Amino acid sequence: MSTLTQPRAAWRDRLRAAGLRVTAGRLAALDYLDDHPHSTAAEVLEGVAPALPSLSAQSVHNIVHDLTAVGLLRRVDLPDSDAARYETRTHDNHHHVQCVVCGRIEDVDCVVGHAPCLTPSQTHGMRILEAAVTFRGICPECEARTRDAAQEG
Amino acid sequence: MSTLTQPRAAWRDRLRAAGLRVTAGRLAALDYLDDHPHSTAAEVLEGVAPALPSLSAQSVHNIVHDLTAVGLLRRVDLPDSDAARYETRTHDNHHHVQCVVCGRIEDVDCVVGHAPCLTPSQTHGMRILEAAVTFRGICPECEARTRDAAQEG
DNA sequence: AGCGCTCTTTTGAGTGACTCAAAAGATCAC
DNA sequence: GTGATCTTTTGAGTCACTCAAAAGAGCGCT
Ligand SMILES: [Mn+2]
Ligand SMILES: [Mn+2]
Ligand SMILES: [Zn+2]
Ligand SMILES: [Zn+2]
Repeated sequence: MSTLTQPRAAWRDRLRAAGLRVTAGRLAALDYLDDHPHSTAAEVLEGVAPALPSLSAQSVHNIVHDLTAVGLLRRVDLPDSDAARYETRTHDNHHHVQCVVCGRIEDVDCVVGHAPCLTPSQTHGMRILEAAVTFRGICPECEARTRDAAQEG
Repeated sequence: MSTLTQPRAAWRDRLRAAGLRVTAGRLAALDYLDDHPHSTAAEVLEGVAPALPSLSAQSVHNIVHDLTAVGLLRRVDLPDSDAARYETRTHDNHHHVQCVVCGRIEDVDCVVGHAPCLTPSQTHGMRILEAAVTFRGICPECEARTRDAAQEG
């Protein structure tokens, strides 16, 4: 029932290409994150638990760390988030919108090339490598809920 | 020796205006953060300790939390940072550059109004409130150090 | 297919930022 | 000054994450 953009065979190849061994935990984590982007380590653990009950929390931390190091995963740090999040969509430097009410997170494509994001007004002499942009807002559902609550009040 | 942009009397007024009581801990934290922007709660504690040895870590957390809630402080969450940082420069929605090597943090003014920062390509229906932009790069000092090390190697 | 080196996972313990709650203390309106 | 209320302190606890050593699995090789 899952809609995986990357079949398992592809993950196997990419793991090997990165010099990493193919393990059940790594494949399960990649599958899960491909289907559930922006998940925390704890959510990955919970998500793969039915299929891989023996996988430990420590292993999930090892896995997301190692896969991020070789570029198979990307780590996303959002404000007001206690835990780091991970996704399989890497190397496109896309950004994120987050609803301040319900926490819903969505991707935002970066205007690549002529990037306003990559041209700060003052760089303090720093050579800029990348820009992490997090938009904070209110999603339609939460806005509607807020409106309804206001009308009753 | 400190170069405070806000004299103590001004902080007293702003605390009162916000409905908060004027306490030694709050004034000390505001003074320190005015002089040392982007400090963590632990750094604030260490910084005010000489003048206020009795102030507890818990109090510093209470203080930065409460002052952020009323807008006297702004909380800054940066990637790869274990602790939240705080600053007195609020309500101008400025951004930050961070050196990935030494961690040095500098302010970057936002191009207010015609903000590329505030106009994501896809909003997923969300009403955008603000954009948090963190530029990651290498500062001149770290770049020079890296170059020197490469020449020796 | 089986062996064995090496990498990975598990197990166990620990750190550090932050939170919650109740008691002691300070602020400020009166 | 006095008292109600807000703050700070004290004490304990949570949670993400880290470190390290032992157990286990992957895979190159024969
Ligand atoms: Mn994403
Ligand atoms: Mn700043
Ligand atoms: Zn929402
Ligand atoms: Zn630097």
